[in-house]
Amino acid sequence: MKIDPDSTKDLSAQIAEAIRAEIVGGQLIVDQRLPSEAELADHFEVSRPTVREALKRLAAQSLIRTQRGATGGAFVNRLRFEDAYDQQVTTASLLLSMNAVSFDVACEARYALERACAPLSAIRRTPDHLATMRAEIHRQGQPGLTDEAFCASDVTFHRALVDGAGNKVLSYQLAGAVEAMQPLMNMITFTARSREAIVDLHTDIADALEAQDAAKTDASLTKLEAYTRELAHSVVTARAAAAKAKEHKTA
Amino acid sequence: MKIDPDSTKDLSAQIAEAIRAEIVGGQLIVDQRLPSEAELADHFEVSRPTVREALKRLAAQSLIRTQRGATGGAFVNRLRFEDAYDQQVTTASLLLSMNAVSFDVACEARYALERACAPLSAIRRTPDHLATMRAEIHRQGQPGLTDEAFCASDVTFHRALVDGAGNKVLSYQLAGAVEAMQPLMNMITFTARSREAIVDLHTDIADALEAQDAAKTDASLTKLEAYTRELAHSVVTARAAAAKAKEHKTA
DNA sequence: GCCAGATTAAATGTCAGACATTAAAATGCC
DNA sequence: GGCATTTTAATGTCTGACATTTAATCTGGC
Repeated sequence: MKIDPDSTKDLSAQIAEAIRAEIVGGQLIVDQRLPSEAELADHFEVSRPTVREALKRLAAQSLIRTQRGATGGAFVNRLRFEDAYDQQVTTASLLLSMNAVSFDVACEARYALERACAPLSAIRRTPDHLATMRAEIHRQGQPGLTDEAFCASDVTFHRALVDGAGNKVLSYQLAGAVEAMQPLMNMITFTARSREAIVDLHTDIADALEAQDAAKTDASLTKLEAYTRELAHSVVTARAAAAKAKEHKTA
Repeated sequence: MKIDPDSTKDLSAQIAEAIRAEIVGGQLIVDQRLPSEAELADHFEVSRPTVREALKRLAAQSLIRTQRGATGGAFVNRLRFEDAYDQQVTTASLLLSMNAVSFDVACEARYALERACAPLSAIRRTPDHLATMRAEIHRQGQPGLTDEAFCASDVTFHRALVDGAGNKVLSYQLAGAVEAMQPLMNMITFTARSREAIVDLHTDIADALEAQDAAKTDASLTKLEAYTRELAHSVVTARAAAAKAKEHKTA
């Protein structure tokens, strides 16, 4: 394993980078055991705490896992789709919330990606996927549902659409786009009428997928996107109006 | 900040999770300074090395940055699109290489996502994007280019297509899909004839985008996908044949 | 000979205290 | 007032020790 020259960065960051390169480059393969912390400390000529900090960095990225006990140690971790999902959702959510990404931009990206899944999903969706979508549509029609529950159901519905494409890579890629939108969607207050409209559009999508009609699925998704953006826009203008009224009152 | 009950997990993992929740939940905002390591150690009733391990976990995810000196400390980091790109590329690459994702599945996902960008890119691509694409097409036509260089140019070309959509969220999402494919693409040996065919298809795509013709862009991408998969398939069958011949020889 | 329980060994997890290094702020001199 | 110096508060690193976990080994009894 390579050593580190004198750099400005932390030793632990350099060591983590060196080990990461070995994993990404394929020199260290899945389930292979790394040298013990003491051996690594010896090799890199640093103390054990420094090595530990490096290993924790790698553990945070799910690149390694550690096991205690006699045959324990740090092992190269097989990165699983589920673990990657979680990281993606967190990262995407933070990107949206920290970078002032507008609702329109996020919404456009989300529906563009979903439309990418539509043709495949129209071909491959199983009865299970359709059943999930129908169940969520039914839930969305129930009165007394909170806005948060409505949005959560919406996410489940769209996840079923995406998973229907039967491509794990696509599902992984879209997990972030769909779920990261949820906090933004939660800002919308769904009236009874708007819920009804969304349920109708969802029904259109489910029908189109059931009929394996890719073009109709695409069209319905486009309609849903337009309606979602319209709703968000009305929320923004309503708030602006309220703020202006308040300002007028105090002035 | 909340405390941790007696759990089976590492203290450093629990502390990292607690702080992460505060950041994701918005209690800690961008550029806000966390308490010093000593204060955190005091608060969580652990030692400073344990706190440091927790902070390194967060640093590995670009959630915080640290600064030395009198006014130093750990600060909530604004997650930048560029940082997120890198993480995404690494994660996506590892997912593909560690989970035996087939070329076909990865390829299908990649082109489905690119087609999602096509309509937007047809509208919004700037002269800069077109110039980049033309330049890469020219490079790809040069003789004496290594397969790796050809693939790298291919990535740049497709990145320009994606960026042409003018949606940062889309660009971020697709960085992983496009770049993670590169190692798989590198396994293909591009003959002079296949390079010529790809250059022609790339030219079709650039022409369609220049003409702002979304349908033609989509069609060209579909052709390119089919051709890419055909190439990969021939590599696989050629290898299988070679292996069989060798086996026959030794037997 | 074989099995159950006790022991051992090797690894990670945690702690305490110290020193090194950095960079900003306070201080003092002119 | 401006510049050099000192102070200070923070992270970065080291040493050494102890705690805990877990599998392998040893031991004793049947």
